[in-house]
Amino acid sequence: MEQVANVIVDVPAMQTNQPYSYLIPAPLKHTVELGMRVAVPFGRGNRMIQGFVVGFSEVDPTAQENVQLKMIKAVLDLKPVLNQELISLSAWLAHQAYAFQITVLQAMLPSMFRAKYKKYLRPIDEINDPEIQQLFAGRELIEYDETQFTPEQVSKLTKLQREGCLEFYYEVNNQAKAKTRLGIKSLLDFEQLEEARSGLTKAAHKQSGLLSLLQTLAPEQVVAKEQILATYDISEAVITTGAKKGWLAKVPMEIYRDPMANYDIKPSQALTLQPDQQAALTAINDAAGQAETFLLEGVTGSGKTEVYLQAMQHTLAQGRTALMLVPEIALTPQMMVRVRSRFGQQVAVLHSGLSVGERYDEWRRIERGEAKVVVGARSAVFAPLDNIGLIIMDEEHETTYKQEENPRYHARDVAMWRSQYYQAPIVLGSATPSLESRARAQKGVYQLLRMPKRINQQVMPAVEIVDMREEIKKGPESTFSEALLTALKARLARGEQSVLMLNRRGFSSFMMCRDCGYVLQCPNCDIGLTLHMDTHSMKCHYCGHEEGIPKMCPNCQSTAIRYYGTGTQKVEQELHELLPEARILRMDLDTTRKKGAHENMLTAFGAHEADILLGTQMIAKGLDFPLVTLVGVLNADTALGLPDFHAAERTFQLLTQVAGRAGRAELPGEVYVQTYNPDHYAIQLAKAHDYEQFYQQEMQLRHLAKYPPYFFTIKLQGSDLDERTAAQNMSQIGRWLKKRLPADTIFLGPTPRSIARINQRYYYQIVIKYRHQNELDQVLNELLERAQSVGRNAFQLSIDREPVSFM
DNA sequence: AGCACGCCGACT
DNA sequence: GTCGGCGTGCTC
Repeated sequence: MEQVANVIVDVPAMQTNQPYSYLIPAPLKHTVELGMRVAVPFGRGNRMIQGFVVGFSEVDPTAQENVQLKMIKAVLDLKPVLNQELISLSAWLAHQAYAFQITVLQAMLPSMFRAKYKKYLRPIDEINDPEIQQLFAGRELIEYDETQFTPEQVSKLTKLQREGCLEFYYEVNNQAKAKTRLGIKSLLDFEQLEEARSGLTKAAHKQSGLLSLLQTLAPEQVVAKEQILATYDISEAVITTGAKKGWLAKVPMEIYRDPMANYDIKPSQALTLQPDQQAALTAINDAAGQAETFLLEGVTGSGKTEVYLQAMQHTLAQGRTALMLVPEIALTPQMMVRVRSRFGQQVAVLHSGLSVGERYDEWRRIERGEAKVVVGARSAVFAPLDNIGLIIMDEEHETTYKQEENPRYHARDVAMWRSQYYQAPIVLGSATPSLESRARAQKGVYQLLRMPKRINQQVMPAVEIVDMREEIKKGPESTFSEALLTALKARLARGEQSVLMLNRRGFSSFMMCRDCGYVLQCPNCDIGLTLHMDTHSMKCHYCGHEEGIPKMCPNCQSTAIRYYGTGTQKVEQELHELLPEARILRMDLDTTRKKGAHENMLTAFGAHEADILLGTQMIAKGLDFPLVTLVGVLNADTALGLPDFHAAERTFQLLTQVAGRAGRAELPGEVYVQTYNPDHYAIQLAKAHDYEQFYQQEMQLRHLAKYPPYFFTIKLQGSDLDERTAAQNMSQIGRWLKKRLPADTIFLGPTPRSIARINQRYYYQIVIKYRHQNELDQVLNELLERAQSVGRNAFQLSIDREPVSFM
């Protein structure tokens, strides 16, 4: 019997979604460990690819089915990048998210662990063709890049390869590299130092200083060269002399790229808790060591963060680690700063704003156990923490926790799995919990902790609902109601700040011809193009297609073509005209694309460099500015019109969240909500700050319409270049599923997607509503296997569990 | 995914 | 008759 490694290979396809067995060459017998990355030959061409060792098994190497086993070529890691927990998690998640295990593994690790592949050509026999000889120019190996050669050369090369004169040589390049800096290490013991000192002339003060410094170092201690230059009166030249004389050695020193290096963080102490907070904290602390789920329902300003911090403190004190998830940390540096100020260097942060290198370094600090607390966005749920004692998920209702690409996982599901694995409590916190979570708390599956009061006796801001239908009657169409404009002017006069939110980026700024009604469309997708004033172009939000602004209608050649709708840019313009003296800061995807732009803008606004902050949804999250006393929502109902059962829930959450931005300090806050649906319950209950009432009412509707949390949902999406193929295949899939799923399963569709064509492909979808988990996973995984895509252009199927959007 | 093998049309 | 076009199927 011989040990073989079970390897998940880097080929994201249904057919290869299984471990492959590889022999371990003798010299690597003790090197290969579970969870390491390896380079293995794969396929008939034996191209070299990366794989993950997910297990070992004993096989008889002489048995018929094992004689063709190939051997691991190389080990890519010094120590494993995955442990047993993460391997088990990846297998489970692949199944439950209908994804390939390799896709899950890639999603769990920093992108630096992704392999870079290179293909080379190597002559192994005499080549007579002068053109090809010239290509090699005497070299033993040349990089093979198909785009670099003419088609004639490519065919010559493949022919030579078939004749055995040439071979392809593959390489897997590991890009995971630590950043290093030059360090200094003493080579002398005490006596040698004394000896060296006595050999110096009296004038050599600097060299003598260097020797004194070396004397203070412990054996093998490495000091950064920069640090020596900065703190001691020793120059580069003296160090070089020291190295020449053999006193010291220059050694590379691994350093971490610290994403929070530019923040001024002062240590903070635990604050005194209100009775509600204390009760919540006690409940969480008492659950230590148990996989208990808490739903912490606390209004904005009730002090949820302080409860999190003190619960984490308790966990750390017990020698366990803590994981804290936040919607998108780059948007809320304030949260990172708060955690860091409480726990210092043992905090690692993981979010999309980090550079590839910073992310890798933070990951290693966690993996090495140097960071005991992790704060991060969605993918931080895979942080390689060991011995997790507490998981916190702030703003648990946020949709950013669901990944919209493969693997389509929800961070909450992963967090629950890890909570079970480590027997650690998990806290889901929100002012407006998702209906799913709130319902589970109702049933007693989760323990409900409520904090209905704001700390410091602050009152909730007054919410004014402005009926825009009335505004239209009053006069010319404007984005701003009289009431909101008056309120804005009042803040300007008092030197206070305002925040204005516009639902959705570039919200329907489309070009329409006044004469024939033609709307400028994307040539690849069935959707109107959106006007972007900053680049003076029309863009498609789905495929990225971009073209110039037309001066003439492409349909009827009329020049009466103009744009309609409201985008942040247009609102900014309008605001400039209405309030020329106001300093306006516009924040949307277009102005914050650059790294750090978001933060800089918030800092500027915090320093009162602007009077009005105008932005999209992104400004709703966790901002705290004492001077902000007015929040305006320009169009509260854009989401209400969407054909999605989440519409009311999302609107309620958004309004509650922005309303919380007003008056969090001494100054009382006011909120203006402009809407065409002033009587809608989501808007009325947001005004009343009444989540519980909203929950009751929305649950009734969900019950009647058979939607979550009463039913589970799955969205199946099929696409094809040919519309009929897409439709037919989806119908067939629908029939196939109906035969296999319980009779109380509800099928909606297949219907064309609301935007039926994206990037030349036609989309059809089926939504399944079901009550029982049972066989569904099995049946859908089987479906995925049967409907596996054959090539890029063929029919493709994707399965999305509990989709965030039904569009 | 990417590579080899295999079966059909347009060339020397 | 062969070269090379792409469609099909397999990868420890």
